[in-house]
Amino acid sequence: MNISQAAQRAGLTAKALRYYESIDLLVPQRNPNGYREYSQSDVATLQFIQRARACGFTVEEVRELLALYRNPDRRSHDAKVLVEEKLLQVEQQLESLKAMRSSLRGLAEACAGDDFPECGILDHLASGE
Amino acid sequence: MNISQAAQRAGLTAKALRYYESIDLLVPQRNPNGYREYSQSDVATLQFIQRARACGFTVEEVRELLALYRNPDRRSHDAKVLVEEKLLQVEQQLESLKAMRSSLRGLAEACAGDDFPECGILDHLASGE
DNA sequence: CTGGAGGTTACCGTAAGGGGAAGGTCAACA
DNA sequence: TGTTGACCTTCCCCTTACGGTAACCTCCAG
Repeated sequence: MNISQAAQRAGLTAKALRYYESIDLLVPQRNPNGYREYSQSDVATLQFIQRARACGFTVEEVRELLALYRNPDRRSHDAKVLVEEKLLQVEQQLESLKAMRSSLRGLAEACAGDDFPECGILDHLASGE
Repeated sequence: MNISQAAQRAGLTAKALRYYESIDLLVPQRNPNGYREYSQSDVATLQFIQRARACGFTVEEVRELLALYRNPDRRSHDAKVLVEEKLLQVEQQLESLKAMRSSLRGLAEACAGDDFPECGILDHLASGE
């Protein structure tokens, strides 16, 4: 099938598929007319990529996951390590975002949000509370 | 004071300060020898920038906040809108990360993490559960 | 006077594509 | 047969917020 249909079936964009080809993550066959031809197997791989990306893995990490997937001599330990590392990263980002949320809530509370110039947001940013 | 000291006092890097100058966010004076000369006021502005960045504002959003801060005719409403928009964005990112965390936990649970190739992580990524 | 710490500019690289131009291809329809 | 519109191709620039490095300049202490 052509690129747009493959992209749609994997929940990705045609642009992303071309990018994945450019970095040799997934290189489809070509038709005589030069069009990319995606097989069912290609689409399955693209879905794998999409799911892994949705879990927060970078494209290079997805490359590692795919290598494990394709390697019958793999140890599941290696995949689990990747997942647990990513889990730690995600949890750290969560903490960071929670801190931001807390700061932003504090700022919002400090400001009347009216037509006057007095503003606790700007005061807090200027003075550090 | 010189760039390194100003950066340290604001909790930033010299590289960041040069970047802020390059985008006209904060342009310090120059000494006759060509060195940047940061005033106390500059450092206060840099601290403002650092705090706003730590809250998740982009550099362009910081520029808007600084403009409000410097404008005596501002309405605090405008600052509050910026904060509340950012708060919404942060909350959306939080939800997104929580979904990732949930997915990653599910993957980790599905995998023994041993020396065998059988791996629920790779199975789940391949099949979509 | 010399060495080292710290300053300067300038250029390349990042992650993961998005946007858009210029042009080839295909299928349907008059 | 001609044409139109949808879809494909490659190519190149743009994004964020700096980090790294090179080549070179300046200042200060010993």
